[in-house]
Amino acid sequence: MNERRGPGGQPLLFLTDEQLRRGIEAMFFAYRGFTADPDRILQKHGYGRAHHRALHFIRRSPDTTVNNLLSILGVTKQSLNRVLRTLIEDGLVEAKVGTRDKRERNLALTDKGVELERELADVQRERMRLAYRDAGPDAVQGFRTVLEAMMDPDMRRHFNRLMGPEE
Amino acid sequence: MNERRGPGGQPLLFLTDEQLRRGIEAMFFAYRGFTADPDRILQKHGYGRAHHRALHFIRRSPDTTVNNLLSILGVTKQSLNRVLRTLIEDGLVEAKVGTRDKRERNLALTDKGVELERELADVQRERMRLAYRDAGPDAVQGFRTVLEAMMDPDMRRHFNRLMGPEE
DNA sequence: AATTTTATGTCAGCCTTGTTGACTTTCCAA
DNA sequence: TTGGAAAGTCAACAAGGCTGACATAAAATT
Repeated sequence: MNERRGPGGQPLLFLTDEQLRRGIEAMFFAYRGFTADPDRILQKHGYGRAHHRALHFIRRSPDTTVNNLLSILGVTKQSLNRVLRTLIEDGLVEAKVGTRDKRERNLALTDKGVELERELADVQRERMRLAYRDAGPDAVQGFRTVLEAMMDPDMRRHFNRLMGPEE
Repeated sequence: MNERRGPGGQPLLFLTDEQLRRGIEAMFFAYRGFTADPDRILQKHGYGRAHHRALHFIRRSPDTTVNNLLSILGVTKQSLNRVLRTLIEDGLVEAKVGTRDKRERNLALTDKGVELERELADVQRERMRLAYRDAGPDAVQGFRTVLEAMMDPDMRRHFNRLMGPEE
């Protein structure tokens, strides 16, 4: 299938609305699976997904500022602030006053924060690892390619910026 | 890369935690893009994602029951009921008393409901279509394979059941 | 026929996590 | 040095999850 080729010699994709709809439903159901394991752990600690996201990206970019986190997460500062406050109160996140600019807060995980983040990341990575294993290497490549193409340009910029020099 | 093979002759995947973490972040950012376009339309009508999901799956399985919808959506009946009630009041969804079993309600979209659902589906499919086009046919196959592997078994059952006989 | 189970709807109340608006503190630049 | 921009905080509200309790009607079982 899909053997016909367009002017540039690239294979044309003849995707029916029905096939596209299945992709949409796949995203819906898969995202549920994607969040299911962390959600269970978070519930035991009395946290929600918003806390998970904060922990994830703080660990990912230590000493990041609140503003940077805001633009990654795409929520209002008031919304993020509430989550950050509880994480700071509970001793999972440390907010140090910025050195250059005292208005800024440099956010970092404490040992306790690292511990919870690792617990969450472990189960989520394991789910991802099993899915990758079942699907095989070629599928993994395609998976990431389509996901990246689905992002808004701003988000794609964040996504690529988060990638370190490794790989 | 990944040329080594395991006992069964299958290529082994050597995925670092870092690579898995990127898959996780790709899911996060891509899901934002996935919902961005419908969210804008929904807001104009005063609805949220919950309404979108209900419209989508009612259109997908016309004359479905409330119970079936509940198990697909994975929310409580109280939560779904609130959404359904507004959709019925606004004349987008029709709930007919079941024929065989009068306890059941058969849910269907009205013309007005079909119209909104189509508007939502159009923009979401367009995003999906462009992503597929950019990524190419092989990537599309891999994308769907990984997503399916990521689902919980219950959700995968729903996912496959929703597929009609076509394709 | 009486009882139990099932499907659905509803009310009340709670929680998380989004939102806007108003405010303070800090910094920087005109 | 002063006015505006940026960072953060507080208050209040809304959407949409949740639980629990209860009502009704229909079906299934005894």
